[in-house]
Amino acid sequence: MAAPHRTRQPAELEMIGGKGTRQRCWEAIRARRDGFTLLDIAHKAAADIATTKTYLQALEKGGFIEVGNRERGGHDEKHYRLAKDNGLEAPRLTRDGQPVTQGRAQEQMWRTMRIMGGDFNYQELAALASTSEVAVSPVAARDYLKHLAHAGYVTVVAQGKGRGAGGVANRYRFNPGRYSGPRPPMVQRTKSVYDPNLGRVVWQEEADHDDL
DNA sequence: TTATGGTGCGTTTGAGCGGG
DNA sequence: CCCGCTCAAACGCACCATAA
Repeated sequence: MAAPHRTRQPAELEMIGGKGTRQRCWEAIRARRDGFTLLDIAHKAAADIATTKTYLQALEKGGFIEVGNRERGGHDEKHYRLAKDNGLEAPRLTRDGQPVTQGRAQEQMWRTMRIMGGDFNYQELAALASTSEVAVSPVAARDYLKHLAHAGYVTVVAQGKGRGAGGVANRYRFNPGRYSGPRPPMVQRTKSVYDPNLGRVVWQEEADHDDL
């Protein structure tokens, strides 16, 4: 918005209302599915022109939008229209229009934990969250659980008693009351946990000031 | 000792932005 | 309009601590 961001910023600063730039663009597109231009979307989504253009290119290559008639006159402004409505969530695409697999692991773990209900360790979570398309590694599950436990999304039911040959891993349990939405909480580089559903940082390394 | 869990660091990939 | 650079998040590996 008013911030003259020249490059990428941490998630909590880049997200506006918990929505990324592409999400806002996608919503603007769906609002004007009949016909829209680059500037139209960029203005409505409060996004940078170049960034909007990049996403429109990806959407076009992915077949989500189509180029319609050009603007009358000498302007080179393209008129797009929505070709494939993928729902509320903005399609995550690479620059070539290919679907993005990154981030799916956490999304699947987040969803799996909410469904399973009982207690589990990281290996069980990794196995259950893995699909034929996206495999969730035990390491990823372990790391994700650690941060979710700090943020209070999961509770340690049984501490990892014993290390060694007969070691038992920590057993966690998901707190249903902490389910904030479909978007999985993300672990930021600063070792803090940001919840895109709530649109704010829910845990930081030192201060645990916030409590439901 | 060895094996296993936990924690930290490095690499890879995607997203934003500017220039040609 | 297309290509490249930069930065942050996700993924993965390596090291450390500890119990059998």
